[in-house]
Amino acid sequence: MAEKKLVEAITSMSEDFAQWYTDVVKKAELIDYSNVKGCMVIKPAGYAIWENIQKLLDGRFKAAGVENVYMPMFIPESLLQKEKDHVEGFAPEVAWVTHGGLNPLPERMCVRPTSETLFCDFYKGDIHSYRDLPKVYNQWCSVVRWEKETRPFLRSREFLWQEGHTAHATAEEAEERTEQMLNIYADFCEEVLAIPVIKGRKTEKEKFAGAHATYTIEAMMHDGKALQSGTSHNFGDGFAKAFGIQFTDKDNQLKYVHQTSWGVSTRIIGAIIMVHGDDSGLVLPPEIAPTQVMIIPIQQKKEGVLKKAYELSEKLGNFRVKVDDSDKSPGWKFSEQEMRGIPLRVEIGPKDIEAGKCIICRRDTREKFEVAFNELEKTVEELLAKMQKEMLERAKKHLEEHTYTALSREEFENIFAEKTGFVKAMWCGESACEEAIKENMAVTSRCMPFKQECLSDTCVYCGRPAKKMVYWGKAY
RNA sequence: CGGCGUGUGGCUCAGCUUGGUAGAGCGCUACGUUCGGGACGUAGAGGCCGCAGGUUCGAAUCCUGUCACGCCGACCA
Repeated sequence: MAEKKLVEAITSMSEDFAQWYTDVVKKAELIDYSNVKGCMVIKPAGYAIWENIQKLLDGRFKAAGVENVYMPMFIPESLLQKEKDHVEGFAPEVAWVTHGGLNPLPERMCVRPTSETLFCDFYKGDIHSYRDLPKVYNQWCSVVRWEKETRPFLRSREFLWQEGHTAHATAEEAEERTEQMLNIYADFCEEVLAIPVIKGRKTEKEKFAGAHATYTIEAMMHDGKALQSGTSHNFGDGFAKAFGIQFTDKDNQLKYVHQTSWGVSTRIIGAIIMVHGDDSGLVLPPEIAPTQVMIIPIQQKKEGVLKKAYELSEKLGNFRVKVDDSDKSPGWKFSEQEMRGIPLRVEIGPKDIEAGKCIICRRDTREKFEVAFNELEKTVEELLAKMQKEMLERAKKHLEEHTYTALSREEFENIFAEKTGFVKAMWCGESACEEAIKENMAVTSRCMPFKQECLSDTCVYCGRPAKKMVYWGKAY
């Protein structure tokens, strides 16, 4: 009875991907819009995902020697201006506080768009000797960037993130930390979020304001567009020189520290949606899903049904499990569970109780299984693991199938004219050439992958000698 | 910040062209029947039509301004 559907459906991906995204975000009840443009209310279903990201990522940080701290949210203007490239990069998008109560402030302060300057100011006073190093600090907080156009999770004016800021005695150690954190992000994406990523270095044009080098993980969304999903920067001693962060080394010489910073934001929730979602809504990888199993009783008012549902819920105590005992119809609950992306559904009704079994349905493939009660725990465990694995495999396949190689300018332009995805191509290393590509083709360099391949000797666009193989694409 | 579009009960929208005192479906509340893919009946509650000016005897409707949201572009995590 498809025509009997009375509830507003989710727009199909193929019809309008942007609208599909917005529909899913709303239907899965991840967020609501607020009264402040670009600032969203993150609802329980959305925040629970973020909490799991925090928990799992923070665990990996701690294992890598990271300590958490908290910095102020205000940055005096004079402090923000200490590093030239940095202030130029961020000045256009900071929000300013000009009054304290009724009185104008002697110096206006911005709401942190990122906290490099605060950490630097702090490190300046806190680091004196090589014995004080390294500093490997991180904070979970929100930052504000006054974006012109906003979209839930992908670009909001206030967003949640973590920002790690480290200080080291040597350039080598800073470089090592920059790579280490990028690898943590990449592993986290693949193992927990089932999102395969391309690891690489940003070009001069695309790197972070004030950084010596920016490393990135780039993920491909279902529509073939790229989403920068995590970054790690090596600052060299640039900030240290701007802020005067010096220490006395073992050789009794005064030296500047070498710094890094790295971050992942709630934007990554947008990636989860756009990599795994389908026309029925969200599909959450089991590892990150706040609820992994939803038990839906059928004819729940019949004697014993709810009791059995709770009993199964208890049996599945090792998983994140819930019983939907609301008085909606089962069909409603099925749709609801699908829109919210809950990995497994257990159906339990009078017929099942009589037969000593229940039905399990997988969210991603919609496969249904009849499972005896005594097999339930084992089957759920297997299915969750299988689903996690297959979601990554599917995403990998999608990434591979939408990654192309271009050897000539004609080929390069034709691919982007006809398809969306990543294109691997050689590049001369000139920013002017990169800008021309962006100007003419609306395509940006995503990264210079660590895994370099030599596809040819000349730049795909200008024909000059090639220096690097680059992933190109359209980005969010 | 530029282009396009949209603001009407909680949601989706109709009404606006041609001004006459606000509608539908869903949702919500109560009761009953239902329950294996968004169930049904009966009864009910709920709206100064985004906001501010203006035109008019009279404005959801016409005019001006403004704000918000969405999409596309430029910029960015």
